[in-house]
Amino acid sequence: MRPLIHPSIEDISVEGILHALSDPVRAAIYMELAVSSGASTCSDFLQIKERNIPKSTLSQHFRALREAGLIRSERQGVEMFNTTRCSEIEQRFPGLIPAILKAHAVQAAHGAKRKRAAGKAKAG
Amino acid sequence: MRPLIHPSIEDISVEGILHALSDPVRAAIYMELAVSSGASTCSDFLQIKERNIPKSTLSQHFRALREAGLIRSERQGVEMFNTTRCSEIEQRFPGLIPAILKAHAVQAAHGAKRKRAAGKAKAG
DNA sequence: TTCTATAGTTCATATGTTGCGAACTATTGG
DNA sequence: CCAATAGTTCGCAACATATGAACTATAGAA
Repeated sequence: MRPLIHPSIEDISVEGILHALSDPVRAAIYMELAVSSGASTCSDFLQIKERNIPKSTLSQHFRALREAGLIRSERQGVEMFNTTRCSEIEQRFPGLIPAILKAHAVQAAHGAKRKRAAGKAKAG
Repeated sequence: MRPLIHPSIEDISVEGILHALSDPVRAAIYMELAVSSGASTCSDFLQIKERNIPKSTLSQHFRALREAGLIRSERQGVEMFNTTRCSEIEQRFPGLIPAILKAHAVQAAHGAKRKRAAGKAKAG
């Protein structure tokens, strides 16, 4: 089993970060990791955004986030603990991650608003 | 020939923006458009980042940027004029585009530094 | 050690996306 | 109408992604 790859901070690229976070599932995972104080395992995300994600797919998504330099994964016994590398990335690309997280929050808020409006329209 | 599609501002998604800008060529195009005051045609980018991009590929890249909501394209005679939709996006996702542009700038500066260091190492 | 359970990874493959040359469309000016 | 210029679309090869099946790694029990 190949060892986990964590790029060094200067090998992290903007394109890599944007690509990793341009997938809705990965963005959701990353947001949860960024918000939650502690570390989270892979399996914590088998359900995300009202969808079931197969384990193999999740594993690939975690690999993508890891190799983009967004998260750090460490084995602890039988599970894998994942944490963000937010503060490192903040050093290299100040403001980038916060801006993306904020934009996602704006979009989620706006999406909820539209959903309510659509429901009202249907009901009324 | 199908008409050009420009999503309305509320249909622009974070994922779409990140995906569009996660490609190095598109990111370079967008940066030039953002920096240049006026509008630019497609063909202004046949050479970018020391690479020749085929016209058909460029056309696809412009379409990707357009349909992600990042640029507006308008026909003027035989050419196409492209402008960014920065200010609109700034309304919907404040700070997102500036943060990405800044991160790209940081990366370009850092890349140049590493290149010089590599050159020195080879020379010395 | 061997057996079992759990958490993730890797493989094979089907499906989706991208890059680019060739052929095409749209516009302008003889 | 013809030619030139600027972009677009088509078709296909190359690359990427999602997922079930098979596998590896670790812990605990017997």
